[in-house]
Amino acid sequence: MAKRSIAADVPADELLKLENQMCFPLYACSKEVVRRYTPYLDKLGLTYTQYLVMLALWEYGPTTVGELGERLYLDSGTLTPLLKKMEAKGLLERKRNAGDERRVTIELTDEGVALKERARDVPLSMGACVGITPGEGAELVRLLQKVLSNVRDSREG
Amino acid sequence: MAKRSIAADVPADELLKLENQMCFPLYACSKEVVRRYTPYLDKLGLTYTQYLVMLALWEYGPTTVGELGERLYLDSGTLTPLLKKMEAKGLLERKRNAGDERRVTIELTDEGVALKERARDVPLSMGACVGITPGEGAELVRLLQKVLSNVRDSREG
DNA sequence: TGCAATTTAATTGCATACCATTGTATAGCA
DNA sequence: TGCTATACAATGGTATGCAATTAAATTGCA
Repeated sequence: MAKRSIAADVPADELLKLENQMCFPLYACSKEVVRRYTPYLDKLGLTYTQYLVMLALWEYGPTTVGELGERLYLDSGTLTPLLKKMEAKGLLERKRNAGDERRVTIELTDEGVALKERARDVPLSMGACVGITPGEGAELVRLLQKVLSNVRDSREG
Repeated sequence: MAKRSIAADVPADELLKLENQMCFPLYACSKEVVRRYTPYLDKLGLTYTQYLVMLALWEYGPTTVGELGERLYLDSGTLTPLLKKMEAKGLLERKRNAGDERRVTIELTDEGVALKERARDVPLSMGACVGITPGEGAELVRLLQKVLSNVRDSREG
């Protein structure tokens, strides 16, 4: 038995099967779950990404574009037009920071704050249709966060 | 103690925290993993979605747009332009099915088939940077497929 | 102080994704 | 056969996402 990594002995045929990779179930599951949110979020007038922005603002309060992007893993190319649309809808305000003109402060309007109550049911409805036990959910989140953390670390390495 | 679901007793503040939801780690992890593929796929001249199409074609052989979409959870609005680009690059051919003119058959060219060998290293490289054990990987895939299956079922219900 | 390096958003360009609609082709039935 | 319903891919419109670049502001150092 040659001293090789296990993977080196596996033929390309096996390695390249859709089911044998983690990435495809991850990609497909993420898309389908997001899609499943749509009917609930439509009632609130939000897209999925806009919903994430609202979650972050409800939880952490006023922030900057950069902070928001770090938290949600989104860059300014995505956030800037998104935030402008949300501002146009009256959910939040974008203001150049007085102390540091490079920064733009994002702050919810009263309407944006009020939307939180109507959003309350969204996680409950979604929880009902993922159909896994709380224990499984916790394990899934743990594994996802582990992968997320490792993938990010290996980027700078 | 009133007879209510557990969730009904949890305040909106807790329910709506980013970390308390499965959707956000799922969404973020998927995006970051896909992003991490980019440098490897660049060498093959493929985008991530194009890579998925190639995986499906390498594994299952010639197919139709509809079949491909079912397998990859993509619709014709995404696939048609994608496949046209891949055809222009010489990776595959799109032909109207002789027996049923509604269908378009997708088939790899020799060049498309040959690319498989060069793609062999991609799963190995990616496997190295997700940094979880084979056991954890298997559990993660199992849970993702369970959620995927449940989310899809609840759509028609 | 004055200038180079850095930080921060915004912009541009490219590639998905999904929904709804359209147009062509086939199937199924009166 | 002829008409309607269905199936399928393509199209058009909207919304992300990311990389690379730009532009303005601030920092830090000579």
